[in-house]
Amino acid sequence: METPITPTEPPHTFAECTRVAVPMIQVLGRISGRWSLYVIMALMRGPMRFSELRRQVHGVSQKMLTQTLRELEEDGIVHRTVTPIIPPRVDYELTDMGRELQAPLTAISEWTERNGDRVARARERYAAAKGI
Amino acid sequence: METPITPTEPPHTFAECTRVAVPMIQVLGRISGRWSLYVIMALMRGPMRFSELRRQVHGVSQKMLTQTLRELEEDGIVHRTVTPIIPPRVDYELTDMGRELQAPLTAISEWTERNGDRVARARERYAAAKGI
DNA sequence: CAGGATCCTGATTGATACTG
DNA sequence: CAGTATCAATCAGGATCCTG
Repeated sequence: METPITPTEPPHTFAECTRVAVPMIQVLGRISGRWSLYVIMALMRGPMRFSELRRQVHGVSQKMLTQTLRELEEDGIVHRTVTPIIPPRVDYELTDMGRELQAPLTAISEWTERNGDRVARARERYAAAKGI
Repeated sequence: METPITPTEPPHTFAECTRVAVPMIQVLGRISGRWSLYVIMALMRGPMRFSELRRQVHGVSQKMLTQTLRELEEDGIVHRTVTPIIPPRVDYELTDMGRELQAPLTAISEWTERNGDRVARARERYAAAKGI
């Protein structure tokens, strides 16, 4: 019998191909928080201070940036360095693990590049069909 | 000058590596909707009827399953076939584009497999440090 | 069987003000 | 500068009832 797919009770198979989908869900959840991916992408350019990060990631509120960074730090994707001077200085950088995200993110990016047009056309068709 | 990263105004670079991040965000947004990934994973096993899908994806409400399927259909990831009989029969299956998601999802899955433990340990450390 | 329409609630997010 | 704290608004998700 096939393992049912559930978000609450861990192990289940991922097609006929891979396993580990629950942590995967959690990872995706983190990655795709409203701002996480943007922060990660910004940090892939190199280490950055809070204020610089805030300038890079347009539209993020200081509250959400802080929160996002805390979550990424909690997961060991981002490293936070506090220099206790006045005024305070805090630097952020990706950890090794964080940098390793580049491969999977690139894979998604490639899928997007290959299929972006098709998605757009699918949406148009859908909208048109709905209009009829 | 570097292109700033923004969720509302499209083009910006993805590290020194790839481009196209805005559709990527949208894709991730879709993929990581609470249920989307589970539905996709279920459908990677093969075509399925609504009721079967609902059994496979534990805990999903009928409303959310419907909504998720509509979104995936709108993006051209899932194909919907209605057989107008009584009682109605509706089949769902991945499109080619949907099946191609396997590669990127596998990449994330692999990252998770390599780093799941590290994430767990990072969280423990973070919790411990916060406790002090 | 498949899904539309409502109502309702808790979680997310944003704006604002304050601080070491 | 880099936050924390608070309040208000928005929204996604679930429960329930209904129908071709």
